[in-house]
Amino acid sequence: MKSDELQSELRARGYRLTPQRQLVLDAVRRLGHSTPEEIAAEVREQSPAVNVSTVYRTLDLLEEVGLVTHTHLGHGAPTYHPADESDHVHLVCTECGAIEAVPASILERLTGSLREVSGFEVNVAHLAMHGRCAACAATAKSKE
Amino acid sequence: MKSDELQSELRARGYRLTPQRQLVLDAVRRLGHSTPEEIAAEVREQSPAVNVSTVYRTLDLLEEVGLVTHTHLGHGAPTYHPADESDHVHLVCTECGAIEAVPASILERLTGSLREVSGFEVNVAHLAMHGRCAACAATAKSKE
DNA sequence: TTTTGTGCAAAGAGTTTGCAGGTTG
DNA sequence: CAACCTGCAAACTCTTTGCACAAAA
Repeated sequence: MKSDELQSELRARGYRLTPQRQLVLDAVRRLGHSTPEEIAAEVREQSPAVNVSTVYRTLDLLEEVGLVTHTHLGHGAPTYHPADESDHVHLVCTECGAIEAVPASILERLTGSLREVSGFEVNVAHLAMHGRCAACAATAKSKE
Repeated sequence: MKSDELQSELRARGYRLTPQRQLVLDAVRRLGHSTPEEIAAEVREQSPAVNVSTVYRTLDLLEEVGLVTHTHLGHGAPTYHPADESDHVHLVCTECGAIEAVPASILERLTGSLREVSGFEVNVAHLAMHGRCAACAATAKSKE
């Protein structure tokens, strides 16, 4: 599950293994959830010359190859994370910005019915649900 | 449901009713689903001097006031629509870009369990689910 | 007539692209 | 050594902001 996996995934599709690609994948795994800028910063700790554009290109590539995924938690930059860590869904509070994670299993029924109704296959890893967290919902209610 | 509604919603919070605000709201209602640029273009049909920044400021305001909502269907600009048209959820195909709408009622069970589990109140109008549409899923399967 | 809103222009985030030179297989 | 990848700088898209003037209440 180190270089070897990356190498084979890349080679299988005619891509090359470069130090930059390895560094980006390692950074995504180390950081868990992170934006392209954060990943670039992390990579530069070890290899200062690596450019942001390489990070962007590499993230696209790693996503295509299936090793990472991204989601949009806020208004700004997207968040990347390892593809195998996608067993949870993010709840983003529009009011206070809090982010909580709930097991992806909570979506099973929904994804099932979407598949039945329209054949659509939801990409759960990409899903972020926006709304009001318990605390902000309570505050809002007490103001009414 | 015309000027009057807008006026009272605005006045109630200390905001003023201006022709620009009326035009933006009308445009959102006329267009159904549209980006800030599209809305600006529509508004300029009737009042060419209106600036994009006014459109942005007005959309924020209308959203705060509860007359419009937005969601992110693609990678680019967000999509705004009238708040009362929010009884559907968007399914966005990552592969071919197709967008389909399914009734929000399909989410009832999910939103219910989220409320129970963590007290989180999902904003259904803001929700877009990404994945593979039936056609693209079929194509992908046949290639394996 | 005070406060709020608008237009304009410039700046700011986030991302993409063209190209020359470097690296991988 | 041929195809591919990277760094750099510039360009691009979308959005925000500062400010002087205009309009609403």
